[in-house]
Amino acid sequence: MARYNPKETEPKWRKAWADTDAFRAVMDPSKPKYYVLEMFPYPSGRLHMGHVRNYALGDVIARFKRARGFSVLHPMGWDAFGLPAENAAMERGVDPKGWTYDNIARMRAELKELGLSIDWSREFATCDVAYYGQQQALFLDLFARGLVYRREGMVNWDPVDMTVLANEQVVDGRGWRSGAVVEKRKLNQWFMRITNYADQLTDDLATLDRWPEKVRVMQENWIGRSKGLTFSFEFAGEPPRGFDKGLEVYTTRPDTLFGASFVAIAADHPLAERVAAADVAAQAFIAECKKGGASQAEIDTAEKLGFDTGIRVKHPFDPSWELPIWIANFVLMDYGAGALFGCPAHDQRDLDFAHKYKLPVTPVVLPPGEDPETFAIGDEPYLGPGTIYHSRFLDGLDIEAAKTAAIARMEELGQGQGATVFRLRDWGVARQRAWGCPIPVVHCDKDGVVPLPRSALPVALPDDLEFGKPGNALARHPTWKHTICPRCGGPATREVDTLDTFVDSSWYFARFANPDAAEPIDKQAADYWLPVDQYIGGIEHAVLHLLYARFVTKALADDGQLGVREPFAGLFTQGMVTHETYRRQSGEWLEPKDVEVIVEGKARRARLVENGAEVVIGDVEKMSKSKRNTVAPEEIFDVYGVDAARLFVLSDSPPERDAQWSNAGVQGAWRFVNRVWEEFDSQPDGAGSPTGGGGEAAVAVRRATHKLTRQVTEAIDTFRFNSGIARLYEFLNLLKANPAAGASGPLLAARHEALSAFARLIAPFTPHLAEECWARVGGGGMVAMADWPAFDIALTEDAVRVLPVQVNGKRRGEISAPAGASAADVEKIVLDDPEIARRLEGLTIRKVIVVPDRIVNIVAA
RNA sequence: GCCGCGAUAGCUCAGUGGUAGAGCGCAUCCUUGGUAAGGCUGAGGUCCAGGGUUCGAAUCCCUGUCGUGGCACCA
Repeated sequence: MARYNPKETEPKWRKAWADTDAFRAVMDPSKPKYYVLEMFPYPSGRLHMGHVRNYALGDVIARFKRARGFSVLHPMGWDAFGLPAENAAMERGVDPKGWTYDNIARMRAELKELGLSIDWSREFATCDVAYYGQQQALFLDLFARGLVYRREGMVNWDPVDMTVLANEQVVDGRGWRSGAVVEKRKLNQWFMRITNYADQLTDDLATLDRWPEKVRVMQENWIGRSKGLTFSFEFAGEPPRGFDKGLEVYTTRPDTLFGASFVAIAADHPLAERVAAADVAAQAFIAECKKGGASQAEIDTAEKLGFDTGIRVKHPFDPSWELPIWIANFVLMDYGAGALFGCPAHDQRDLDFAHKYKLPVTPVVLPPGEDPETFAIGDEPYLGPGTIYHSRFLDGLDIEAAKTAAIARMEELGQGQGATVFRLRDWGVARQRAWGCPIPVVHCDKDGVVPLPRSALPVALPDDLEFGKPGNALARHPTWKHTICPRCGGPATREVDTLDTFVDSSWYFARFANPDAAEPIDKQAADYWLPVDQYIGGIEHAVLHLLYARFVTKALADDGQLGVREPFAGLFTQGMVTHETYRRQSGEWLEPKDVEVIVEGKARRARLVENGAEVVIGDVEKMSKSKRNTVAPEEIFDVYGVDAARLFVLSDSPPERDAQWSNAGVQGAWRFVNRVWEEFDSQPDGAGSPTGGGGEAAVAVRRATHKLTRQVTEAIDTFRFNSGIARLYEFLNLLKANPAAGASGPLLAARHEALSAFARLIAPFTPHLAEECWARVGGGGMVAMADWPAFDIALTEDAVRVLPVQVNGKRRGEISAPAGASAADVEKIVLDDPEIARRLEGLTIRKVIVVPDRIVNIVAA
């Protein structure tokens, strides 16, 4: 009896897969296609457990779909541009390109060790000239369509990474990578017109029925579509210069127009600036507003402050009614019109403001059941439903009807119109960094900004960048930027900004359809493979990458380069890998491998392996270098094998939840691997003889096999991998209870069938072990190529059902009935049962409820 | 403030109207020529709390508590 030895077995099968080119994706029109993709990794140089989980999840799907007869595309690439390479260059004097490709080589080797069923022939890195040169072509196409533009604007400046960031990359006022407080700067910037697609990006979320609800909600919130009314106030008296058309405001509550008591404008509104030009006090107030911090804590605690400009406007529905214009610190210039009308009775901010400056509070929505004579607003505005009152022609309407009526009247008056406003801003895509895709334009003194012709592509990065000091090494390069203008032939300088790395990841999935194509996207191949049927990655990209990729897909579809309008038909967001944290008494973090955990009854304590010193067990947290609670995948592979590691990360929790890594857990998985092998190894060669005695056990094993096949199939289909694995564990226990030793012919035959199915069922999870097992039971070829086992649905259901019998909802006994027995038949069996009859003595039966094959309840009194 | 998610055995989690479950861990015992072990048996649950609907609620509804994610002076 040979012990299972992953160190020999696993490399052997990986070589067999590679030698036979087993996972090459083929466009086969006779088969349905399936494109499974995990978010491609940044080549940091080290594989971590999060990667193991991410790629193991995708591999389960890829192997399963292949066995189910799909033509599968499962590629891998590298999101290889970005700051870490530049930081390494600055800190260690290495070349970012060399550093990156070295990391890729190391991580590729580690990933290959995972035994993933990937078509490695399609591999590319975004820093390959062959890739970013094509991306430059796409940039020019989008530029030609007017979807890329350059303008001066306020941008987010990260002072540590020394680059501009997109709005999506600023979290709580800080840079998403550096954590530095972001400054506002006015710069000439490249933008992509994502706002052109704001409506589609919102509407099409409804078609993404295989996306998590949570992600769709997050994108919807981020885009922030709101429907309302834009209208202009006429000034009472002479309009200020430049405001002949009145003062424009935006509102989502036109139904509350008769509750207006003031108009407020942002401190940087043009009207505020005009007022300040002639008023020192206004100037001081505006300066005060601009000092306010942008962090959340400051915003939350900031008092509502205002400055009365003295200017008055007329109410749009009653020219005799005048409202004051205030400059207010809570009004944002870049949302809506940068101005609003305040209705204190039905808005918290407006109410706070009105209380502070003694402005009128007039309720115009009457809550149901309230008396219009006595209803009043205290410290809380009324935001609920009700009937409009105090509102002349809107009186008596509900809120929605009043909104419609107010918009209609405003449009009649020619003073405004229904409008849709978005929170989403255009995507700033230029970065002042050298390790990125150069923007293929030049600046010419005569012709201004000139896009390069396609024939001038690729614009390759120079190989001799100097990273000794901070800032953009590309701008510093002595010769690279000097070129000639393609239009006039005169001297010109290249754009030294590069593209946001999120541009790189916004179309890579389409490049995988044919990574060698002469054009950016091979339309025919993309039409076959796209959309990605199952995309898998972390939730942290819910609004960043996933929104940009959706936008670029739509833009390229409109340009005729893609045939789909959504890149990812199915999205799965997996949880993180976590681990307990450990610290010395002194507070210093400790690595798990230096700590020994001791279980004493229900209590656990820990000590240092080295000297037995007491260790404090902390919270379970995401594996991170800073907390030192990481476990290196290669060390686990070395001890337990790749399959055990894969099995454990897949079995521990549902894939969308966090998975807690523990040594005990991986040991459990490792034991399972060994027990599986023993079971196969103990089975004699051959298929067994179906004749002879001992039929009962054989039938039980057969039924269990078919039931298991059904359960595992359904579990994988619904992403409940952990529960599929739990069923495999249970089934192995059943096989052990019906061992090969001393088994009858029929049982051996049933066991053979069971093992043959079992080898294929574990293949998505533990592919190396599955190959070894498949070979042991004489399966033909490799299990990686084998068909998924079929199940006989009749065998998955028991012929005789045991039904519990309740009396008045309390369990009082059970009966046996044939599966599918009618309610009348079951009722007869129940009433004939002496035990049940005893329970019913002295009671009158009111009703008998029979749920076929499930349960019986007798209502009696 | 707005929109979500979660709470079931010591741990990680299934179960979503119908008999409370799995894996790991734990305990007892057996084996010690599968030995960085293997096996038998077992203990362990107020299904977060309260109310409602129902013949019947862990499951559906309401309220609350705790934990957690996203958005947010967004008009």
